[in-house]
Amino acid sequence: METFKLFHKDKSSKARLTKLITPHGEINTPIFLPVGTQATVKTLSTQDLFDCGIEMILANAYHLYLRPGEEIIKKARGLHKFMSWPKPILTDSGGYQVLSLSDLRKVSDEGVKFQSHIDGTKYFFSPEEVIRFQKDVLGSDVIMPLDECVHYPCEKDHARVAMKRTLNWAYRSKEAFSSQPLAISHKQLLFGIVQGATYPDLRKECAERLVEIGFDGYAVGGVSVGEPRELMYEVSSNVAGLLPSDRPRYLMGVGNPEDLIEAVSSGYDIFDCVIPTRNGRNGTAFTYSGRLVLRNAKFKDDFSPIDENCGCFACKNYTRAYIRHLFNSGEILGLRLVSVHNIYFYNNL
RNA sequence: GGGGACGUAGCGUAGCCUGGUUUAACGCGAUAGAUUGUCGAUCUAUAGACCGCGGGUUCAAAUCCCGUCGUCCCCG
Repeated sequence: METFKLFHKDKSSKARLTKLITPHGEINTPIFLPVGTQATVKTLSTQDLFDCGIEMILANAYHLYLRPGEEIIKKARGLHKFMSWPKPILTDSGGYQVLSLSDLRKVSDEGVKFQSHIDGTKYFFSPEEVIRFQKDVLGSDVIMPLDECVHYPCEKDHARVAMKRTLNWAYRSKEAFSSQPLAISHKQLLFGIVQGATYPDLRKECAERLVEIGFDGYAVGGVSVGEPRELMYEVSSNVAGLLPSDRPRYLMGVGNPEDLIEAVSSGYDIFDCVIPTRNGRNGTAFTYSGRLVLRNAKFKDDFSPIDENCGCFACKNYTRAYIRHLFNSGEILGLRLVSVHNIYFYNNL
């Protein structure tokens, strides 16, 4: 069964329009996935997401493995039912947490030994276990294998080891994915993740080997981890050129509105990023004429909406002055309204 | 009528006893930035007090002394 259709290519850039078919429906790309790490896009309900036009979200296997854990999600009959989200879900493996929670873990070729950031309990993640959890327990539409993501800057030797390990894990993930029975009638998708830090030869080797193994889509990880913006553009643009055009391309963890435009022009189709929701909770709104830090005093008596031309729930009903007041008072509605606006903006973009 | 405590940025306090590295410190608040596979988090800056007021002692006073105003408490 074909899970991907490329139906239009831009003439002046590498941008394209595609369709991805998942167990919970088709999505059109380019697409932005709001981040719902712990089975919730923070502050937003399923209905809020529908109202923003969201077709797919991201959740995180590592976080959900720790809490609420396998048993509860199984009883709920999968992540979609548990969180009442009927559309596609992509789950991240926890590879990024290997990086972001690095003082609690030890990485080896076998997998990752780590302590829960919640209660200190010791766990071991193997690539196989991570696939099983996403495929059979969560019932993810798009599954990401365990990978090893490194910080910038990173010595080449270290970057090479992490890349080789990511490849090894990718191979084992594919094996595990293919040998286990399908949990859902439609085909769940498994993506490969290109690592290799900022080294073109490492990135190239990783991409080529992943393509040999064969995945339903290809992600580029290990970007926006502290490197200068221009370098991120260079790396991601180069890697996009190494990936097959008949598969979706996913740039993980990116980014700002400008980053997305740049990446779409380079041929990427799928994105996720905490920026719209995180900044939403911190009072920063995105508009086509720039960012607004709604906490700023200049908005205290500005009774216009965040963006006059925006059709989101927040802009249709509330003013900048009111939202500033909410932030100023620590009221939770503010977090939600700006999150709604930013998600709507990103989806529109 | 008698006795006592306290007045230091918008708010809450430290420093006073034992005067001098104090350009008066800290927390909250304010103002402005950061935030890229999550963060109701955190970080970074900036502004803001001539130490209630007046006088005195001293080379030197937020600090010691006198007076005064204000706030609070206790006794009658």
